[in-house]
Amino acid sequence: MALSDRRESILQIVIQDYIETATPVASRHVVERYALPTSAATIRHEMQLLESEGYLTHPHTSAGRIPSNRGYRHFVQSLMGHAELGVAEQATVRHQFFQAAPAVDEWADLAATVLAQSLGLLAIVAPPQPQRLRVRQLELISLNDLLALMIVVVQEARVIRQLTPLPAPCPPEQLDALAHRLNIDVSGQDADAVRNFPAADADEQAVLDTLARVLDRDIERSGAASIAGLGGVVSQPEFHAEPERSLQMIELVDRQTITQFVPHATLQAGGLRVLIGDDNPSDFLHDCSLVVAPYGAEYGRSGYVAIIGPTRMNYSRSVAAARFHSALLQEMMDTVYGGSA
Amino acid sequence: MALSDRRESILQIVIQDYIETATPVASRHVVERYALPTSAATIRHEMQLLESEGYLTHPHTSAGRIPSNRGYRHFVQSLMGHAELGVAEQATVRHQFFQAAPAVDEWADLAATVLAQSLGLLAIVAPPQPQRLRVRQLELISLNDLLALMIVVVQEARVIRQLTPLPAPCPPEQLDALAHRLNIDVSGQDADAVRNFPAADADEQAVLDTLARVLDRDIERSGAASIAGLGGVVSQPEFHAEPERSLQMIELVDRQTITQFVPHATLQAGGLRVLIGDDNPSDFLHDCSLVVAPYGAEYGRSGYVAIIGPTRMNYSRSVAAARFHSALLQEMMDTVYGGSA
DNA sequence: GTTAGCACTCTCACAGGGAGAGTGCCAGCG
DNA sequence: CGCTGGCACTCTCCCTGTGAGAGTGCTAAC
Repeated sequence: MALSDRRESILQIVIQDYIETATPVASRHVVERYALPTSAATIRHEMQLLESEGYLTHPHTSAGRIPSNRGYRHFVQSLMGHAELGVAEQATVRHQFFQAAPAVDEWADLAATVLAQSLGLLAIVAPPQPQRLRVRQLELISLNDLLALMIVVVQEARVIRQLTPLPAPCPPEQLDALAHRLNIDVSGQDADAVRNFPAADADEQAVLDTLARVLDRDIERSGAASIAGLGGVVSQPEFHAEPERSLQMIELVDRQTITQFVPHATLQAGGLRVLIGDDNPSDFLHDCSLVVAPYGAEYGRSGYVAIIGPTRMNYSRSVAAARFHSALLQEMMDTVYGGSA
Repeated sequence: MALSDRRESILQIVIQDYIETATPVASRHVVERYALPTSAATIRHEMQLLESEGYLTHPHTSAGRIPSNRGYRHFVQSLMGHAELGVAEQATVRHQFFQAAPAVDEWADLAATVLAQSLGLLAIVAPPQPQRLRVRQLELISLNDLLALMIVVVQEARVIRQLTPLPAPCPPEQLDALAHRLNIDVSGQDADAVRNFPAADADEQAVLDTLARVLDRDIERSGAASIAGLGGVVSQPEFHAEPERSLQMIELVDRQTITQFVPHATLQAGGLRVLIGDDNPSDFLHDCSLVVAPYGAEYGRSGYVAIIGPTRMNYSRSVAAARFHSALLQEMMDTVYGGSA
């Protein structure tokens, strides 16, 4: 059933006002602040209808109206429009990204920090998780005769460091030669290929073993998401009132387990999702909303940018910011690692 | 003035009981729980004396006694003895460390997590910060004609990655040659030397500029400490009562600014310090205590292991844990990087 | 359809009071 | 002279009640 124009704009006013003030909005407040050409009683009547249709509720008899989950959903789908971040803000963020070290983890850290800062909500940014890692370039640096530092640049946007022991003493020049030799062979290969590669001597074998092991290990490790904005989100009035919820949130962030609530498995490339209140599968987030935008699907299991906050979050800004950052991360990855993906 | 034996053991009982229960300890509670051969009135009398000497206070007339900062200090210096971590716990932690990747940052993460977990307090672990970085090896990887990925291996156990723009188009083979040429020149040099190096052409100049900038920048960045245990510390009853203090703590951790409260500048190699209450220079920590143990002084500006919690922390366990972890980190660094420092 | 008026309900803040906990002090005892 | 039992005193905590304020729901009139 469609809402009348006036009722729709009242719904929009109530939601935007509540998002801003975090207090139930009263009929009189609406007519005064927004200079409507009707009386408070009329607004009350319309609000009653909106409530009977499930878009609004009120916490108790003598309180103003607050949006229901259904109200928020309608707002996100039909009312809020399609905002974008300001040009100046976009430029600032872009600049920061190009200043940063060109590593996916660093970008994730940076994106999480910037998002958290600008929204005052919890931001989680996970880098894409490659299915397999393929060597792009291999360097060996002699620490001493029996120990070398291995540096592997992989095609999947990552640099790995690992110590590798050498069974036989190997002076620096010889090690250089070894690296040069192996580079030709292993370039573009994944762990399995490296493992099956015939080694010429014991040193080569040791290096190949370490390399294969490290390629496997780093796949696991690369899932680590960056989280920022805990301070902002627990400062939100909804958490202020319930200390035990704050504590749960803090624990979840401290142990990084909050990431399990992001439905990354069901994301479509390029698709942005907004989960409002009980859309969230987890009980813990039943009073929260989550905005998630995937990126980098072509680099393995998709990475994502997620925003978590109370259902009374600024959806317009959150969606715009999530969209912008996921696109930017995609662009960064394509620029730096795209040529070889 | 020396305390009588009995008064001293009453002080010890009060402090240990308060550390355990977090509630002011009453005279009757002491005689009952610890089966003392005296009456509550006697204990009360002794407590009055301890209070007049400044070792105890009580929050209001009809409350039991709590230790004052002076009481805690006396406890730490004379009463608590010198505990060590259990053998089994030591073995478990050692095992975890030798499983981890051989990178200082990883160790710091691990140590912070383990400490926070086992103490229920905030743990901060900072890796040693080198005074200057010297190039060991430089690699340039062509991303496209105008953009290269620079990888710098520095002698101080660190790998830096950075994007560098190229003013003139430069195909991969040419870039390789450039890297090879520069490598001979910059190997062993620090930022200042690199900056003063005469460049042969515009590309070389651009690379050298980026390199010098990056060497400087990474010194700052390498201080990044690992922090864990926020959940544990704000669950402590002293924070539970004061939400705005919790919020401050959360903000400080979220923005990593809590590290500025660790007095790392004044640390002696091998020396462990315990700052109790207003020993702390910062107002924010006036109701907290801090245990800090340095390590790795020979690798630059000393790293440290720090524990932060309410003054009512378990000093014995905290000191033992901090001491153990700093020694372990020292040992790990010596094993892996000792040869080349 | 809109509006003014009014009764009703619920929250919030504050004050008062009783129970409980623990001390401080005093007088008496070994 | 140190130790102890007893008792009055004080302070917190929790519960209750009350009054003001806010905002709605309803009704009757325009």
